[in-house]
Amino acid sequence: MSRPTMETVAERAGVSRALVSLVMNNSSKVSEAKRQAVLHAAEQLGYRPNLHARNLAQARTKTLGMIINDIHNPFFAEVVYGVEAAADDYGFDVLILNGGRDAERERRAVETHLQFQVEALILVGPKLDDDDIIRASAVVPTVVVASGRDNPGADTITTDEERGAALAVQHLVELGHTDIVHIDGAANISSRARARGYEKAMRSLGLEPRILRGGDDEADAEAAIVNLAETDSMPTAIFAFNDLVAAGALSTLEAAGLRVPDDVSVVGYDNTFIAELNHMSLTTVNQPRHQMGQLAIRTVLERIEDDRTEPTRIDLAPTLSVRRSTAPPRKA
Amino acid sequence: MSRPTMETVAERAGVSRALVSLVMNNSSKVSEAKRQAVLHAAEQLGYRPNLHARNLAQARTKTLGMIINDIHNPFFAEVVYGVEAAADDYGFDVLILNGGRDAERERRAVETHLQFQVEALILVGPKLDDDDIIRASAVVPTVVVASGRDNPGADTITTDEERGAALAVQHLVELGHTDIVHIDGAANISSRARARGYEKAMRSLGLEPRILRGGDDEADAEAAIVNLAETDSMPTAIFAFNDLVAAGALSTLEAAGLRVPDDVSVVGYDNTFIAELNHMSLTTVNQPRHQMGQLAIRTVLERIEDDRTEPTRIDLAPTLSVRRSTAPPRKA
DNA sequence: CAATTGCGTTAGAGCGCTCTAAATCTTACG
DNA sequence: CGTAAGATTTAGAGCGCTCTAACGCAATTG
Repeated sequence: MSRPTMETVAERAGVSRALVSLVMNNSSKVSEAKRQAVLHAAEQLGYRPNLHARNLAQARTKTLGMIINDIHNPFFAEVVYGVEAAADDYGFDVLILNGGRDAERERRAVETHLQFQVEALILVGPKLDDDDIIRASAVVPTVVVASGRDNPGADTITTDEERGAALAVQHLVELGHTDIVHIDGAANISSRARARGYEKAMRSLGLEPRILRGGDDEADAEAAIVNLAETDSMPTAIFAFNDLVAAGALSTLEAAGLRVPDDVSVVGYDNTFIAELNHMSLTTVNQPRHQMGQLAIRTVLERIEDDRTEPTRIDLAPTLSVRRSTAPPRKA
Repeated sequence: MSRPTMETVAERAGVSRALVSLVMNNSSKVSEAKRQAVLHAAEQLGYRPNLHARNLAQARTKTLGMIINDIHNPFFAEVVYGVEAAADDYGFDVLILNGGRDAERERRAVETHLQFQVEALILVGPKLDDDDIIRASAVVPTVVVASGRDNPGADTITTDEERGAALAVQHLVELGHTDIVHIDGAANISSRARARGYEKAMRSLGLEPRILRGGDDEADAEAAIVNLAETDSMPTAIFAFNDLVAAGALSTLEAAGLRVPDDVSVVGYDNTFIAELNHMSLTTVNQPRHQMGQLAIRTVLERIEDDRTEPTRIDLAPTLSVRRSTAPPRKA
């Protein structure tokens, strides 16, 4: 009743277990006749190699462990596709564990992956702190994707978020805007870099930056906008921390009777699915997520092969996706 | 340089390997002194049990294999959370593999999971055909989530999609609509059930159904709406196959100068993230995704424990989430 | 024709762990 | 103080696979 093993297949095919192993790893030094016999026996028995046994016997597992900050977030999904595509090329399996936006869960996920003897760890937008990352990368090569900060010990694949923010500002200025407000990401990891990029870009163009506290989702935008509408002055353009905040801005602005982009232009960040929706059509800063995923794999695997020890950092260039939420300011 | 094993820990702690094993599985029959000694040694060495070795030695792996149709789709993410929560309760690890909307990839994912000796397979919205599912469930208990059809050999957790469609119709009729068009999901698996539910509900209320061919995303809505606007007559309400199609309808309607919900009401299906966005605020049919995930685990694990052989099917009740895309029809 | 070569095949050890059965150590009791 | 019962601990086999070294055999060579 239990599953057939190599032994079973070997018997059936009238060969030794070792020979079956060779066939399963399609070694070139097996006669065609025996190969067929083995394959046939395996087929008949519904034989399936036991990965645990293999991984135990071999030094390596050809398996990678990936932890995603939150499967809910489609931003990460694209990275996953990149990772999978590249891992496929190298013949690695990728095990995915969900961090669930919780550092503690991520920590357990790391543990699980390590127990599975993964050959590398790919952390996508991790919540883990430096110590956790140091600890992990002491055990296994680790690469952090989409988290701008420096990750001691680990490789880092990210985009230049300061530059991304600058792109947004530049675009708005080119359209003729001069009064541009930034709603920031509050405590979010990426918030600082984006805000700094915005500020530098504004100043370098001789404009006065205005930063409002936002957050990382829709609701967080509301307070900021209401504040602009009621106590402060409404700018002609808003650069939001991310697409969600931008989406929140959109609806709050409309509720206040302002039209986008006629009265106010809005720019998001991340080029998520939301921005693409026709109904939203959000101009936003795009990160090459797929490529980031691919690079993560290449970087970390190359690290294994060449046993490089120094961590690498790759900063990719963000781009701007212009849609219909931005337009020249209304002529005064 | 290689990782410490039980042997290493045993030596360090001055006990036998078997004792270390007992401690690791926190057996009650270990003296406190030795337990501390072992724990301490393990800590010092950074010992981590090798899951492959354990899984090989034990009959079972305490691991579940989940395959998600598409990580992009936030609909599935919620199911994942339900699955994980329940699996956690039972002390199972869940390995996630991404199907990538491709039957072939899913087939390979099944293979990988089987090689990992998972104790059960959870297929979330699978693309696999009946034969694949039969084959898989012959090897390991399998549960299919969120795919309404009957899955021979496997347990099925789904919602009553006919009823979901009926809820949408009912809501619109209660608002006073009588001219309600359905844009269907074309080849999508769920399309038939939803269309049938719509049709039955309409007829039972004495209304004439009108079904247009749609698809499963935004772009697919456009042709249907344009058709309504140009050649056919525009209804007062539209029930779309899913939220994405509804989103497409929203923007195409607006482009045609029609206002939602003033001129036309729109209902979606799935209660995804999109529907929730303030700017969309889509009335939609909700499926208890989290609960579906939990039930999937319970069902399949209970199947393992009690070695039930007959597959079960659970049909949960959908609910309606009313938002701002629906309103009474404009008085003629 | 004996010796060499090389290909195809196999025996057997070992990967790190669990588990059963047996060994050892305590404790308690007559 | 001897011994049985109980509590701890350990030896050792075995999980299914890979891998090294060695084997048998046919083809090649001097």
